[in-house]
Amino acid sequence: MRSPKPLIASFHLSEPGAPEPPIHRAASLAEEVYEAIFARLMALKIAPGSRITVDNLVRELAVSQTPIREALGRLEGEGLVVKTHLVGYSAAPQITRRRFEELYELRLLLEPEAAHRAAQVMTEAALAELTEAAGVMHRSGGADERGRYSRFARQDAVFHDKIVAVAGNELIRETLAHQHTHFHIFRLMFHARVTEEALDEHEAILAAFAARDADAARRVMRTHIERSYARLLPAFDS
Amino acid sequence: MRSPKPLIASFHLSEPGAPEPPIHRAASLAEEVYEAIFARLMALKIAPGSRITVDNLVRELAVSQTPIREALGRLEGEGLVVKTHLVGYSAAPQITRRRFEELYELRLLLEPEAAHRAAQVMTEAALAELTEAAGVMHRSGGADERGRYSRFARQDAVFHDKIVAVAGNELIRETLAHQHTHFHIFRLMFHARVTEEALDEHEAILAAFAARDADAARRVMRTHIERSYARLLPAFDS
DNA sequence: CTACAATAAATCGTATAGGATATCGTATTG
DNA sequence: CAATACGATATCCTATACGATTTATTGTAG
Repeated sequence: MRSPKPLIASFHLSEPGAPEPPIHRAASLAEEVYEAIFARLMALKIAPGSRITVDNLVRELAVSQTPIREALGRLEGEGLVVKTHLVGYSAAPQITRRRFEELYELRLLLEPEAAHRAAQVMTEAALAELTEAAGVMHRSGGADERGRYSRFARQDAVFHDKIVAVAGNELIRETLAHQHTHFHIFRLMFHARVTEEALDEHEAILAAFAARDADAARRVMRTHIERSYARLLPAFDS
Repeated sequence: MRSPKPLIASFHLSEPGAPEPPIHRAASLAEEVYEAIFARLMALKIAPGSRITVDNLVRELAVSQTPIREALGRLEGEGLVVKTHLVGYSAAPQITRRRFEELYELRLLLEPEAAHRAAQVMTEAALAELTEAAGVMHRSGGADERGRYSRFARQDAVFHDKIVAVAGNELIRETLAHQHTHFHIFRLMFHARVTEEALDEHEAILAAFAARDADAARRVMRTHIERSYARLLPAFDS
């Protein structure tokens, strides 16, 4: 990474002759740094467990240490990086098998109920959005393998998120979304090319919503998560 | 608060004549600052929604700005403080009624199942610990009202936490513990003196565990949470 | 007496410098 | 040849100074 392109070209010059409204830069530098590091984590540009030196970030992002430390602290609070005293920051380690099982146990407790509730309050507009999010349209978009999986990962995330959003409990939604960031990194390590089956199951969920069948929605969501678990479990046999 | 007692008396003197092993200070300053602010939040010394100026913390804790910013960032990542650009940090606002309902919905989905599972794997030692945590012994310790409630709040927290710990899912445990910090602040705002009923319900849960009756444990835990919800809900009618 | 504007204070955001510690490489000795 | 000790480098941790922005206060005009 030899691209020292600064986030903001020149920060401290505010010429009175140039009345540029600084409205477009409402976010603080620390926030931009946060997003930059978050993106690198999600794209696996920073491997799980590897060190994160603030000095490198200073050079790469062209900002001083303070906002970087602040952003790193926030990421630590969210569990994405860990800090060892007098050693430094590092990306959170890869998810363990035990943690993986716990995550699916949690999902199994929350998401089927969310689907049940969502089916009861599903509107026509929400259903259309959900169908759009499921991406059943451009299913056979013949891109390369990696690109296809990348798109599926994004679709899968928003699909499940939207269901929980329709169900209405924002707290549960945040909880699952937060866990999903960890899960995403794990899943990216293996190019699990099991998208076809998952897409079928997504359609089954949609069908239950379309029929406003709450019990079926809960049941098929449970099956979907259980199968997802089974599909991903072999990844630990490496 | 005019007590500028420093966290660490003198940080930068390491006399070669005094071979004090610096092992006891394994935690970084930022971590100590984190705990200090966390404690103030929990004790309501910083009211929800009120401003938190780093300058005050610099004076009160006798440390520089950098570790304070780092700790504040971490607290932000955990949702306990919020940051507004060019305005500063402030304690997270009081929980809304909607959020309160969502929290109990989440607890209702997780804790009864945890109790069900816990009853199946309950050991004699764990049951003893749980009974100790429930504090049925010194129930009528005739302290003042506030002191009694403070003790109940702590007991209630560890009681529920231990049950989930026995159940074995560490992720669910962390999720609930995290939410409990928010909940604790809310509950502290009202000196809900409904401890007697809750203690009765705790004993009912214990009885189910003692009988290793998993279905009863789930049922009575559900009842406990539902009643807790009903007890606290009037707080929003202020 | 109220509303608006300008000034002053407070606070955040940023940058830079220096001290302390862990890690890694190298040399020396058993 | 292996193991240990020493030293250099890299990095974190802390402290301080300065600039930019927001907010509060005060004075003046209507």
